[in-house]
Amino acid sequence: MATITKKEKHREDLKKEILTAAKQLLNEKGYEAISLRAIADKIDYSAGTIYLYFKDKNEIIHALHQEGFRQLVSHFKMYEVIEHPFERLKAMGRAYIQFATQNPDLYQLIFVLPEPLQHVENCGLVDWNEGDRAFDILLKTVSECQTNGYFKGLEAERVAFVVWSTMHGLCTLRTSGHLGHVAAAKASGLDLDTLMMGTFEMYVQMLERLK
Amino acid sequence: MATITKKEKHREDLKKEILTAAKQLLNEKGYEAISLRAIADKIDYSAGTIYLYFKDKNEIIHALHQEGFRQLVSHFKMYEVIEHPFERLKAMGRAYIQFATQNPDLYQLIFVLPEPLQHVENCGLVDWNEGDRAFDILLKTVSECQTNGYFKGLEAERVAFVVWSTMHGLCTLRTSGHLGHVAAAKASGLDLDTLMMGTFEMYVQMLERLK
Amino acid sequence: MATITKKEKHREDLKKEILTAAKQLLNEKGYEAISLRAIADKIDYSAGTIYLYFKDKNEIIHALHQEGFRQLVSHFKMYEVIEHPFERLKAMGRAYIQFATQNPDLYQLIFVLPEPLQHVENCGLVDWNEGDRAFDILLKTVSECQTNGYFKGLEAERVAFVVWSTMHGLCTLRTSGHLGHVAAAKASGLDLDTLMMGTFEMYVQMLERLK
Amino acid sequence: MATITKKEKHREDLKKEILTAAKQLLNEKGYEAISLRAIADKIDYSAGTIYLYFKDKNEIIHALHQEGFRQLVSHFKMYEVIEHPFERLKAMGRAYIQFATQNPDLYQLIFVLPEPLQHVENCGLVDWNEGDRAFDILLKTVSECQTNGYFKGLEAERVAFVVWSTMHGLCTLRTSGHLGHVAAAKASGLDLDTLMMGTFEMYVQMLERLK
DNA sequence: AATGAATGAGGATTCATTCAT
DNA sequence: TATGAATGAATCCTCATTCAT
Repeated sequence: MATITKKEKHREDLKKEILTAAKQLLNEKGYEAISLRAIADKIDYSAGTIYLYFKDKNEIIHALHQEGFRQLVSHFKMYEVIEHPFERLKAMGRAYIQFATQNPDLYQLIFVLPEPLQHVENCGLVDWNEGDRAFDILLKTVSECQTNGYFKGLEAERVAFVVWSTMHGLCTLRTSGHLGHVAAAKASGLDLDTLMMGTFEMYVQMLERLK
Repeated sequence: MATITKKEKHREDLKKEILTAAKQLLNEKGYEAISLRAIADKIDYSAGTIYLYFKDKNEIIHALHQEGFRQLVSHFKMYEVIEHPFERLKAMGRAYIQFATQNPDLYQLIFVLPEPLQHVENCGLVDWNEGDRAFDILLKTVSECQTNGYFKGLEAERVAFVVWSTMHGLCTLRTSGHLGHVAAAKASGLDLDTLMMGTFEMYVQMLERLK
Repeated sequence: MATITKKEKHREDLKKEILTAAKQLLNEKGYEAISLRAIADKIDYSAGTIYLYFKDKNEIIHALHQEGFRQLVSHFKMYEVIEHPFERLKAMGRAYIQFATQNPDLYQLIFVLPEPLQHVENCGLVDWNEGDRAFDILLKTVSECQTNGYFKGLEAERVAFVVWSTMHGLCTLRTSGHLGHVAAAKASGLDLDTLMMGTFEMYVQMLERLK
Repeated sequence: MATITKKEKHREDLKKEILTAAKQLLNEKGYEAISLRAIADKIDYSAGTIYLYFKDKNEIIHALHQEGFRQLVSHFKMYEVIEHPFERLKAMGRAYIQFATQNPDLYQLIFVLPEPLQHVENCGLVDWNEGDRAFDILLKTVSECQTNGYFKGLEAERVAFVVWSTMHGLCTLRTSGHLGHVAAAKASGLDLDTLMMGTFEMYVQMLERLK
């Protein structure tokens, strides 16, 4: 590795500080609240300074994007040790929901909002490795499930897509409030997270039956 | 009674023009791009004029919202005649995907973005009847499927939530570009809509096995 | 007198309606709330129609101005019958306060805001007859007081100016909230109108001593 | 400590420039004419720049408000040294008139318009100490007059209110033009300020008689 | 006589970005 | 490297006024 000079050290530190501030804004007040001025206020630097570390506001969003994926994958990785693939699948499902529920705005940033993704494509960036890896982990798990007799006769990749879709749909309907709206008229009495988890558990049952 | 004067005609026309312009902006540049100025530019009127037809920007968004639901439900209704409930479920699934794919931003407006929903809730508006009705149709279909032996031993409401989640997830991952991103690395060769429909068909198979 | 045709009758009626609406807005929401649109809404005519009856918004304000004075004078006139001039002066003082307190925004329109007065001057209008008459009534009363031994050796006109100033000052400090602000720290416990009337009564004593 | 960098200097300068511009607008065209745009035009800066120096339009008004009081009180203070309380009262009366006449719109801002006062109350600001202090000085002077035999048997606080009301009424009728309007028909020949001062002097006589 | 449609200028405020220092 | 000053375009919204019909 190349040695890192003090300057570069500082450079990295400040970049991190900027991103941390941006993340805080995202978590506390949502995507719209991420403004350069707000970031600058948080880190006690001037707004102009940020441009010394990031070309653009886009670049900051992009960095959050990458970091979000990294977080998600690391959230997953700990479950890779679970031996039984279907158990692993279940655990990862719960982890996915947990991640999306605990970081709704970050989740939205990486999986819902079009701007960050467009920026990636406009600039021909390839940071999606992380995103792809997350899917790979899922795909591998599904495949192993099949070796154990699950999802017989179904194409692994498609099963993975279906599973991802369901989880993604459940999470976004939950956090956007749409699930709540419909549920208000129906499964009254249950709090929303209970409803969501109950729905998830039933989904697991459904998948299990496909043995 | 039923006669509409020229003036009323014009009035309705301009309202429609405004909504059409708003929809175009939505489709072309996304929700954020809907500004009264931009609408005014598109329809070659001054910004103030819009206030003669809509009280608020909110009211415009709300109108799009309502229209979106109306379209969706009318899209569904034609399939209600299908006698066999599972066949009906399949048809409705395809219709849902079609709707979401053909009107991605309208779909986003009604099912993804939180603002319009919040506005509905803040103002105590009740246009969501349409939204709830869509879910009711789904729920009823699921129930009838159960009468025919499908989804044995599973609670209808939760099955409906799962189905909705999967469809919603599939559609939003597709239109936001995230599905495409992952697929690019994988099921290459297939165009995205083919992939999505294939995935959907496999989902149908999965559901069918739960008999 | 010239006969008044139906048309002219209608014309007068509508003018009155417009002014009534304007007055209502003034009373209910203050000077700023007087907008042509709001007036038009109230009288169920279009905004443009108002321009058939008044050249300007200014002209409407001006009419309110005149009417305000007329009201004030008529409020006074009833006390002209009181024989004893000092008693009459007291009664008129109370009436003045009552008028200003009960119609704070109208009072402001005629005695505080500069726009209406400027309009009068800009256009060389002479509607101030009414205003002058109000002062004349006061002046005459002061003169008669002097005949009865009050305000000995003081010039009547100046006494009248002083009395008017005190009444005007008391009323405006009261309705603008400034009296309240200062009183809050001082004569606590008393409600403001009681304080104002008490102050007035003491002022009467002061004047009486000048015999 | 006491050193002020160039930048701070500039900062203070621009703040002053902004306030000066606001004051000019106030003087030339009245309170309503104070708009950020107009200020920006006057100082040859963009509208947004103002927000670097003041949080709000309210804050600008508030600053004018404070400055007005500061001026008024400092205008008073110099007369506190006058030993004889009634002489002091007279001097302060003249000073009050002078202040109100020379800064009519500033006077209006602090003592006539309700908005600035409301803003103070809404925000729980305490700049009114100055305003209260001004009244306290008056009250104290009246009390001391009583010790010297003036205003016998009258409650000091009410006398102070009466005196304030008279001065306030005189000043506002003068600067709003209403005094002039009435005087035009009467004490013709006299210029307005002479009339006003003459009236004031007579008021002093009146008060003196209350010994 | 009356209207409804339309406008243009104006209001406060926010924000990403640039640039001289 | 860092800044603070500044901008200009953008946001929604309101209002007095005009004019063809």
